[in-house]
Amino acid sequence: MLSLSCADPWTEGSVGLEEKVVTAAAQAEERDSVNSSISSCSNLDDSLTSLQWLQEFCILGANVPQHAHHQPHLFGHQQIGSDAPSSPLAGDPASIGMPLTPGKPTAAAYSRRQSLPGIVAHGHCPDEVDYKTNAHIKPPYSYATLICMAMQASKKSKITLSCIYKWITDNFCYYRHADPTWQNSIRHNLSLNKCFIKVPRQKDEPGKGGFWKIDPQYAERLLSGAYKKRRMPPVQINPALQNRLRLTLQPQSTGPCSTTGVQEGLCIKSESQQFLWEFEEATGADRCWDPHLAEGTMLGSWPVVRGRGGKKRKHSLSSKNGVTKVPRRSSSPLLSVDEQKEIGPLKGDFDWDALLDSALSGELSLEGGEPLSPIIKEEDLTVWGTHISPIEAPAGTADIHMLETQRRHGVSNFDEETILATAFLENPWPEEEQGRSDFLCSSTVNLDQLFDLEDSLGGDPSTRIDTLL
DNA sequence: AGGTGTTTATCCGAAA
DNA sequence: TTTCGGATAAACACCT
Repeated sequence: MLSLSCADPWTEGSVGLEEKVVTAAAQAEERDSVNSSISSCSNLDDSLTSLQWLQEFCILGANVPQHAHHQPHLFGHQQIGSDAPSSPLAGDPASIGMPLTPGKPTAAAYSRRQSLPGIVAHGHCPDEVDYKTNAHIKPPYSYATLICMAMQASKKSKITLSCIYKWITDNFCYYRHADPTWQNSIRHNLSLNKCFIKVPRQKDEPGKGGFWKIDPQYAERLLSGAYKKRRMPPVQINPALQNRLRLTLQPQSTGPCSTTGVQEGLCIKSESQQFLWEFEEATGADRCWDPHLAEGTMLGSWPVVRGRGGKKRKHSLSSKNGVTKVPRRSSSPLLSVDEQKEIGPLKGDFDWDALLDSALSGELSLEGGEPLSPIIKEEDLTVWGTHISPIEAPAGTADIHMLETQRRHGVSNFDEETILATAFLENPWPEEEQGRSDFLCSSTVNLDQLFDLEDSLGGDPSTRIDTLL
């Protein structure tokens, strides 16, 4: 989220924007060097520029740069070998006093709203979860999303299956400990999902298997709108906030990108964002994931075996029969020498430049430089039954910005997973924000309803211009 | 042998 | 209630 891209709203509280920008600027130098080094690693044809949208979209996420500062290894600073494929558990808290057989992945368990006991009470959300070190919680991303994330992180036109494995295991501790059957699911997804196409390995190219990339034609299909949407769950917005929203979302100009500085900033990246959202729609990413669901697994226990999955045709290797299966480490052993080389860029880097530019250009504030946060600070917000306290408002403003962006581009159904992925990609491991991200748990709002609300409050529908299609 | 890729089958939850 | 999509499981073939 641009409005928060240069500072951490949780930790900085009322720190002025200028100060935040300075912080971001201080990181720019390091960032630039990182980007250049990573770019130099990418020799392959970059014809799959369609992946660029994913990178660009990433800047949309929430609170970031500070985390990038503290976790520079992720998505950009991590170098080949530095992630210790030979010692994948090094520094991995999950490896200490943790069972190595966490059970089978149960992503769906986290993406099913109905199985979220106690989540609201605790108010945790994925933004609080350090997926890189927390082996307890399965990332709430669909396999397709994970694959795309890996592809995006690689910044290459094509990547190998092992690279996808590597990226996932490097960035999601859960998969380092989980039953390796998730890899089967990855392969299954690649083969089955039409969005992914296989690029055969050249005769002179060593290594196993081929490469994978996103089907370019898929993008065309997206642009034609030939994708399905799912209905989003209802949202409850505090009437007090409605009044605020009416003021906030009130169009100040007829042009989609000619309003406030904040809105301008949002428009800059709108196309790539829209593309990703549409991609998520078409890939069927789990847009119904409820951030609260993660909380159910944050209570300290491994995901409950759902008894899901196909009927066993053969003896199962799972622990259902009481036999624990030592998970295989899916790091370096999966990679050939050349693939190890490919892995480097998989750590990825993100468009901090654009991020910073947005900040420096004053897009992070409303007209007059007034931070948007006070607009909501005084009010309460209830989303999905979760109360959002005023102290959490700063992040809420970020989401309001995002919502506004969505509104401007005619995105009626907000893809929650995309939001989460966005937040993750930008702020993958917000360790320092533990306990302060409650708002994000409740920030996924049904845009249709939100905008309907706006309409009912007098908002100008003419601003709902789809600038992309 | 083990990784890769494809295919089939099934279950489950959410959306329609 | 039906449909759909994601996840899981497994069999099988191919390749290195």
